This record gives sequence, structure tokens and C-alpha cells, in this order.
Amino acid sequence: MVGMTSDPGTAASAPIPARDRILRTAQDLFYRQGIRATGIDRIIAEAGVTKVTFYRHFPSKDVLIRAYLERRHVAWMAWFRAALSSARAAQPEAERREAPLVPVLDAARAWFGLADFRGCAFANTVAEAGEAALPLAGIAAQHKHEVRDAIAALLPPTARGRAEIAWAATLALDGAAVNAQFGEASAAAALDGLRSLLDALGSRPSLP
Amino acid sequence: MVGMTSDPGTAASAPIPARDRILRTAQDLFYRQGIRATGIDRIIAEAGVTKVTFYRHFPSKDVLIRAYLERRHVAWMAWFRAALSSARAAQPEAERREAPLVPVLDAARAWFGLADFRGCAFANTVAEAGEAALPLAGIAAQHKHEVRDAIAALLPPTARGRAEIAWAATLALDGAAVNAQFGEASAAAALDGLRSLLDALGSRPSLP
DNA sequence: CCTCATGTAGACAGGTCTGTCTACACTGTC
DNA sequence: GACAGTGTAGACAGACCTGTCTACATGAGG
Repeated sequence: MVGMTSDPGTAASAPIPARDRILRTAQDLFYRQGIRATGIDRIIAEAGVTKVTFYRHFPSKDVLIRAYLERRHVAWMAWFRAALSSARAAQPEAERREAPLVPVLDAARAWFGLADFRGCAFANTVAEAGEAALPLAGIAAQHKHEVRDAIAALLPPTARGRAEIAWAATLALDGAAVNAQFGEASAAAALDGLRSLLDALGSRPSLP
Repeated sequence: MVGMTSDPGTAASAPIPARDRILRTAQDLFYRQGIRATGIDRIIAEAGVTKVTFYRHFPSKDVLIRAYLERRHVAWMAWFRAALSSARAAQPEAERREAPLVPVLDAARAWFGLADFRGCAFANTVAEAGEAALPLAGIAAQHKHEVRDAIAALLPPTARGRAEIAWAATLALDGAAVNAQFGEASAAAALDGLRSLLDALGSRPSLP
């Protein structure tokens, strides 16, 4: 079943152990320490593979970085959508109509509270890449685009300015994520600020 | 007049050319390319000093990084306050009362439009530092604190929730700055989103 | 049987990084 | 005139970086 020597057509859906271990390790180290701070040697050692194996799967660090971002995008979006919809499911019916953005706040709280939280991987990567960030910036922009769509799904399809509101909420989430990176006290303050912004956005006289 | 051999008491207020050149160069390169991507050698070459001179002024790169952040903080805050107050001066009287946060949008537009704009130096530095960011994160948090104060100064002192609103606007600005880093199209979108957020914040019925 | 993809183990090249070192020159004050 | 502070010029050490290389092992499909 795995045995198909070389299958052209739809690209590799067969997960190769070594490749997977490399990617998993890279994901962890890149996110925690930063990309430039993480050497290939370290990834190789931690993933338990050899250089040849590594370079056969990823011809350069740049390729690995892109694979990292792609994987991160898929995984994070899945997590985020799940967090949004479980928070939404927990809302009372009335609040769901009058304050539809509250799940964003809940998701942010959960995100910032993760033990290894270190901000948005895409923003961090672009920040680190500096002037040479152009290609990566496109990936980051697309990621934010999808975040916006996930948030927009909380709003009734008939809502006026649906996309605009969702986009504004995305920016608010980014701003909060940046500040949440500065420590625990900052994270708490960031959540407060995010609540203010989401409240204001979701306005209509919504009161506690 | 400069000649006082060694003056104890109030520490050096005399700006030494070489030191200043180093700092200026570091500021430029650190911001544009990132900190890790910028080697000491490059700074030395570009500043036109030698290694000994450099290391006499800054015993380590870490010291230079802190000096960079301090300098950047002072310079940027001055720029930002000036941008806010000139935008505010240009507002019609009525708007100034009803939409006091509009100058933040104007300042953001000016900021994102700068030729060398590359996001918030503090956020970028923390993002780059990764797990080892703890000391720098404090500096960044303090910076954001001052930004909030500068924004709060736009609001009437009697306004209810003045600090909260200013803080929310600060987060919004951060979110916009992050996204503005992703390219020109993203910068335009970030300004739109920021406008939505500031509008929503400003239109809140903050009653006494 | 034999080829080929995948894997292991580790040496190596060539570059860049931070930071130290020696040796010398200029200037103003004591 | 001695001294202390600041500057220049560039070699050097030791670490780490990315990426290439040789040599060998294994297992499955032609």
C-alpha cells in the first residue's frame, strides 16, 4: 500500500518517518527560538537523522522554512477554527447574535495561554527576515487572509460590512498577539485591550 | 570647554563622534536587516571605525542592542508625538471632539509610508530574540506603555475609560503595523482595518 | 540478481560570527 | 614631559553556520 515505487500525479501523500521527524523538530525550534537562531545541525541532532538524510529531503534551509510555514499554517488554522467554533458553541443564543466576536477573545485567551506561545509565527518570521522578507511576506499575508475568513464565518452572512469587521478583528488579534509576547502581565493587558476592540467592533449597544 | 579630563558626578553628556556614528549605523542596519542578520563587522565597516574603538564603546553586541532600542525609543516617540499633534492641529474643531483618534490613523499612514518602514522595531526585536527575549520584552512593554500615553493625550482628560481606549488604540496600531510589513497592498489594507477599529473605538458612547 | 530509494556515520570546506590581541598615533591636562 | 583618553590598522582565536563529500547498510520491486 505504501509500496508504490514512484507515483507521479497527485504528489506525495505518503508520510516518510524521517522527513516528518525533521519537520516536527524544525517546527518546534523555529517557533521557539527563531529561524536564524536555529541551526541545521541542531535540527538534525534533535530529529535523530543525519545530514545526508536531511539534505535529501530539504535541499536548503530556505526550503525547510517554507515547509515549516506551510505546515504551521495548516495546523494553526485548524486549531483556531476549532477554538472559535467550540467557543461559539458555548455562547448563549442571545449573545451569539449580539456579540458574535466573543469567540475571538476566547480563542486568543487560549492561544496566549499555551505554554510555548511566542506570538504569530508568520509575523515573527517576516520580522526576522528583514529586507529579505518579500517572498515570505506573501505567505504571511495569505495566512492573515484566511484568519479573516475564519473570523468572518462568525458573522451572519447578511451582516453589512462583514468582511471589513472581520478584517478589523484580525488586526486587533494581531496587535494583541504582539503584545502578549512581552510577558504574562502584557498578555493579560493584551486580552483586555482586545476585549475593548472587539466590543467596540461588535457594538450596537451591547452591554454586560 | 569639552576639556574636563574626567568629570565624575553627572555622567557623560558629551557626545563622542565615533560612538555616535556606530549607534547611527547600528540603528539603520538593525532596523532594516534585523539584529541577528547584522554582524558587528558590518557595522564597524559602515560606521568607519575599528574594532578596538567599537569594543571600547560597546563591550558586547548585547550592550549595543540595548543602546539601539533606547535611542530608537526616544527618536520614535518624538516623531510619533509630533505626527499626532500636527495631525490634530489640522483637524476641524468638531471632528477633534467627536473623533479624537483620527490623528492616530494619520500618523500610521505617515509611518507605513516611510521608505524604510519595517514594522515596530521593538516587536521585531522581541520576535527575533525568541525564548531569550525576556529582558528585551520589558523594554518593549514599556515602549508600548508610552505609546498608549501619547495616544491618551488626544482624549479629553475627563473621558471615561480614557486609558482603556488609548490602550485599545495602541493594540490596533500594532496590529496594523504588523500587517503593513507584508507589502504595499497589505499596508493599504492595514490602514483600512485600522480606520475601522479607531472609528469603532471613537464612536463608543463613553458616557460619564 | 540487481538496482534504487532510503537510511546511517561523520569528515570536510569555506564562510561568518563575536570578541581579544598587539602596536602605534594624536591631543589636551596635570 | 608624562599621562590618560581616544583614535587607527589589522591579525587572530574559537565557535558556529550551511552545504558537500565519501563510504556503507538495508529492503523492496523490476
